[in-house]
Amino acid sequence: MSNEKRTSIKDLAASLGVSTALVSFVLNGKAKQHRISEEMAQRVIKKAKEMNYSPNLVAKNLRGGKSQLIGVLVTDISNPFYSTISRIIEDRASELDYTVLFSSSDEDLESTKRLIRVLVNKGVEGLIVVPCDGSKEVIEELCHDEVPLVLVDRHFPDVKVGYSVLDNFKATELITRHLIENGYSRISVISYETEMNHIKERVAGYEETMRKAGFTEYLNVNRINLSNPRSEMHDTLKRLLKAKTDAVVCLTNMLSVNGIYCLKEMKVRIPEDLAFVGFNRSDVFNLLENPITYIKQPLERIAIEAVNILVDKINNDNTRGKGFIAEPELVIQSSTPKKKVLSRLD
Amino acid sequence: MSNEKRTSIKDLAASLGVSTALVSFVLNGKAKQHRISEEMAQRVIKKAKEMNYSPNLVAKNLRGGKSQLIGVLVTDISNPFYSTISRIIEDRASELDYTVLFSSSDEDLESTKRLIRVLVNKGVEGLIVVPCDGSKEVIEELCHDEVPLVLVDRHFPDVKVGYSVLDNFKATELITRHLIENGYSRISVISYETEMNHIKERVAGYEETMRKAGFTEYLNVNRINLSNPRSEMHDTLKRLLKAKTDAVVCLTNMLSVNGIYCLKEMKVRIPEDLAFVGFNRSDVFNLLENPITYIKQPLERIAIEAVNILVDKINNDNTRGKGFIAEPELVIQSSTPKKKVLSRLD
DNA sequence: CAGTTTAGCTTAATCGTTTTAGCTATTTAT
DNA sequence: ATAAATAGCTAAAACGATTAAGCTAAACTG
Repeated sequence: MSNEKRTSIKDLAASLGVSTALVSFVLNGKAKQHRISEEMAQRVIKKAKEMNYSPNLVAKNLRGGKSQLIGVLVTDISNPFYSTISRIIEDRASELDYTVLFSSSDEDLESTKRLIRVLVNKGVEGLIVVPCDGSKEVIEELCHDEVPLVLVDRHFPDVKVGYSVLDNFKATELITRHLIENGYSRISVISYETEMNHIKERVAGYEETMRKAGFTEYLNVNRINLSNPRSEMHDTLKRLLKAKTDAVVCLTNMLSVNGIYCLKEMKVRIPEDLAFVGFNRSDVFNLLENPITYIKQPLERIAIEAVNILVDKINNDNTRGKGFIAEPELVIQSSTPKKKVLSRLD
Repeated sequence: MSNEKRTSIKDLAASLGVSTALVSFVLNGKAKQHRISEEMAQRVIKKAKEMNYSPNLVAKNLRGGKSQLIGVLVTDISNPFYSTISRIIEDRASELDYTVLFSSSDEDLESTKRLIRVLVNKGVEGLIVVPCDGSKEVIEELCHDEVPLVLVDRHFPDVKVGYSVLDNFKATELITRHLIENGYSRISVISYETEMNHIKERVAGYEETMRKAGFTEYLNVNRINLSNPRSEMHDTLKRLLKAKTDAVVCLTNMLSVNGIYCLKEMKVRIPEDLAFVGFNRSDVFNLLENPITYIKQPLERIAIEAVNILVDKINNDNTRGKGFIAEPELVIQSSTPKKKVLSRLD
């Protein structure tokens, strides 16, 4: 880090009066293999410390044809959910001697295509991607092109690709069961218009649990158009309240926060007037008079597994389609208390 | 992006029947300078597109010391404040054809040193750093070593280095003036133990404004030890309330959120029992019964200017110590209403 | 028409490593 | 004593780009 240029392997070799090859062998632990004398090896190691040598990564990578770079494409790294994941990815990648390049697609298909190309052109050895709506073909193509790839948060079950995601079905199963056990029955879901599998799974988990409990008649899934979430959320909630909905489950964090804001504006009290369940931790959940019950994702495991799987793929190409499915945790707070009145009789 | 390995400049040269030098000249915009015929230049460019050529960053870096890489070291990229800045830095850098490497120091001096070394080792041409407490020497050394450097969010006024920061003095001046105008006088500040200049400036802005208003007797700055913020915050707030404090100003976002949580636990109402001002936008500020008045930083400008200054420095080494100081904006909400009772008479 | 310019290229060194192939002197085997 | 084996090292190419220096043929000069 000082002003003179860094010690190179050449400097070391010169000052020891040996070849660069010898130095390289020793410092890479291949001394035995190349029959370098024990005494020589010690001298090299000592000198390397003396001269504060550290290998030039760039040269190393050039020679090895390895960039030790991985690309991460999330929808928006300024979103706390993704920035948390990104942070963990960066930490884990760093442990494994990889450097991470980040990009944000803003949920846009064209950006996704472009940014993936940019990352690949920058020489990344693999990609971790949060695929946006409609990106299935792009992802499929990418797999074909033999770029090691791991999807995070969302994935396409019929595409042979690595993934690390939540068990989304189980998440809403947990939520719905909890609500039913606490006496709710007219449970409605607020979702958004999408073809993405993770949302479908969340809907399915809710629907199946409701059916099993014999509440088929109360099944109620509302899909909001994200171009105007606030006003659509308002209308939806109004409608649900009129229809005597017991409890509302929002399927994403953004929907949850929006829902809470709307309910506040509408002077609807949680849980007195309506029980409420959110998705993914958020400061706002805990600051309300009655903190919100929500699904917590094990972000750390999801992110670490994503990196592990990716690096595995980079090293052995035989591991197509490996995946990790994380267990959701239901954090029960006071937005979903036991109902006073029996729900079947109201 | 296809299965075969990437096109190199050699492949291009071979398929055109020319030397690699020619190709390099053309693709680096030095065709004129090296008297390459216009026709030849066009053929090279066309072929490069056809073969989807993109330069190998690693090789470029090794040869020229030009990596088009910049390093960004924030304290924690999963913190929304820094992830927002990071996102904008990434976008702006990308426009200028730079790739960004991110790291998080966790406010730790040793990590700061290590990560800066790692980034420099990875070949970054410049650094954008949020310096942690006690990092002044590290930063000074870095300037000496001729690594282009821009500090963000916090800086050291007596170190000749680029910076892009808020006008912190003005921020608390705005807050304090607003509070005084609304009839508050026993205004207390909650800060934390640090030598960092930005915090000192915030304190100074408060103190000077209070003095000018003749409220020297009410000056009250409380410094919390961050090793145990929650309980210290509790104690501090209790003490302040006993001392009939009118209004509390928290000097960072983390302190603000903590403060709000504590007040909620203590059943202290904002603003009925205590007026409250926070720092940096946060969802929690807007979800309270009475949304919080806070200082908003123009993050976009701060981040963009940081990149601009850095790239400037990378290109002309004569611009040591350039800086940008951003205007704070006071977002006035209902946590600081006009006081009913005259404060001088209570 | 001989000498000088100039246009338009190429050659080859270089960055800091890794690694294959091979060299030399000594030891061992026969 | 001589061939074969081995120990201990080195030479040099390679990774993919950049760039200083030089080369050749055509164009210009007087």
